[in-house]
Amino acid sequence: MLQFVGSNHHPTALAQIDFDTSAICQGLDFDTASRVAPLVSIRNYAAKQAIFYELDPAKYVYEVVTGVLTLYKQLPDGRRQITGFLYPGHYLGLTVHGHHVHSAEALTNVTVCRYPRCKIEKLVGELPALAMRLLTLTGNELAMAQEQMLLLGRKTATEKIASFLLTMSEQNGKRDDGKTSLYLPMSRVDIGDYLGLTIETVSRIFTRLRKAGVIALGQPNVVAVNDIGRLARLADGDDTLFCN
Amino acid sequence: MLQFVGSNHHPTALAQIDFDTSAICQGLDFDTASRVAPLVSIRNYAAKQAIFYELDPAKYVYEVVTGVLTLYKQLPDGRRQITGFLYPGHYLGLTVHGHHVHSAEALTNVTVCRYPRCKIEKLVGELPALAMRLLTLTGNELAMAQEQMLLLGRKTATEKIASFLLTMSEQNGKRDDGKTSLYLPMSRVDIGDYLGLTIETVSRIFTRLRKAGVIALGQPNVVAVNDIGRLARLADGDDTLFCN
DNA sequence: CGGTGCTTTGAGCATACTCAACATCAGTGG
DNA sequence: CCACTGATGTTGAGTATGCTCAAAGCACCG
Repeated sequence: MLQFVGSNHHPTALAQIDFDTSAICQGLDFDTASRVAPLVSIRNYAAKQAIFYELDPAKYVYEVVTGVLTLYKQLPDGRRQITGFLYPGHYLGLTVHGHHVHSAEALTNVTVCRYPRCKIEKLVGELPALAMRLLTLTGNELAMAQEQMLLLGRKTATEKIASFLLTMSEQNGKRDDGKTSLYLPMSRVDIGDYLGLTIETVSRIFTRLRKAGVIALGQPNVVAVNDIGRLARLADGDDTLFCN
Repeated sequence: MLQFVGSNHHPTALAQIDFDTSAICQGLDFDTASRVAPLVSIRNYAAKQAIFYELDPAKYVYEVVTGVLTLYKQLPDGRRQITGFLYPGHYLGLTVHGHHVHSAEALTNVTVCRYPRCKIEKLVGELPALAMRLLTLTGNELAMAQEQMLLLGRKTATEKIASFLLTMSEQNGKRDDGKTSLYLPMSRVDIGDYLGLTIETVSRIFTRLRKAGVIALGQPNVVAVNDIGRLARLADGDDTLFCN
């Protein structure tokens, strides 16, 4: 783990960053990581604060350290599609011709690492390991985007919600006493905008899943998954909620 | 332009490849391109032939030379989502953990360049310019995927068709006598599977656009765009077909 | 001709949306 | 302490967009 604690470039904040597990530096050898690390600066954003907007010129590449943020696109009349919820370890700052292709907003309070884009690009030209790393990360994002395209284009509302809960429980679920418990930092509006549904539909499907015993709902933001197998079958259309 | 004609590695086929305009090599300096070019081999596929399937172990990276191919994902019950139509100059072969994340099929007869994945990966580690190039290409694919997520999740059927025709006419339209003429190599089924619609809906919207004078239809595969401004307004929901 | 494959059109229906009311909760201030 | 407010979520009734099922049109081809 790289430690820049006390470095005059970055007085204190860096102490909290584990470059071994950071999105961009993970798996990089020490020499490569030590070229990247000094570029970093830390930024904090309060929940609901914008980090950048679609079409803005992109000066930085970011990576989530703590908290969750939302990437989204909008139509002129305000309809919104969330393209991703980003948890710690993800990087962001995709551009085409130097401009952001989506907006980014803090969902919870977040801490991000920020790297000047021009310097990262220069380093990519010098450090093949960094280039490889970014290529892998971007490829993973693309694979997720394509999975989401299948969801948005071809799945029913129930399948969408089941898929969403399944993915979230795989990535962020806490397993205690044999069941998986989930904290969802996003509102129903956000879930709807992520899955291509309205809030009412999201709410109704949650209720149906609860009544079918597949999940249990505490506070609106807490979901307990009782039957993850059933959820997996529902996600792919191998099962329907109405058969009981 | 690199010429390997007569090279003992690649007897004849390479004569037809312009490495300056190839997806992977475009913009690369001569030295870099000349490291990449010898890896290539040419493959031909007849229309409807599979190139690879989702979850197959990925041995190659491909790039389209002539023809059009489709990338798609499927649900267990056969529902299909086309994630992209790839025209010459695009590369394909996205993987996660060494496996393809979607299936690829020839839409028309196609010629592709094929590079052994392991060798390309090795070269990426040695040639920063190549890494940068692949990063740009993958980033562009990701940007397109996110635009498609907005379309699939939030646009109406009319907006989807209008957006599709607009994109196709920008990328593949021929302008003669002030109007744009389009050849669509894909069937209505393919268009439906790309836009998250059924063939019937696709057909109905085409008819409506024709009756509104926005487009003209000759053979099913030929579309003439009469009013590209209207199409652009329809694509973003700034206009409706019913207001006349 | 009578096939087959693709597209278009029609009629009826279902899924998910719209609009509306109500519930719940946290924060605020009288 | 409790009424008031605003934000978020749930539930209900009715509707519309896009789907299903069915038939007909049309080209290409043996």
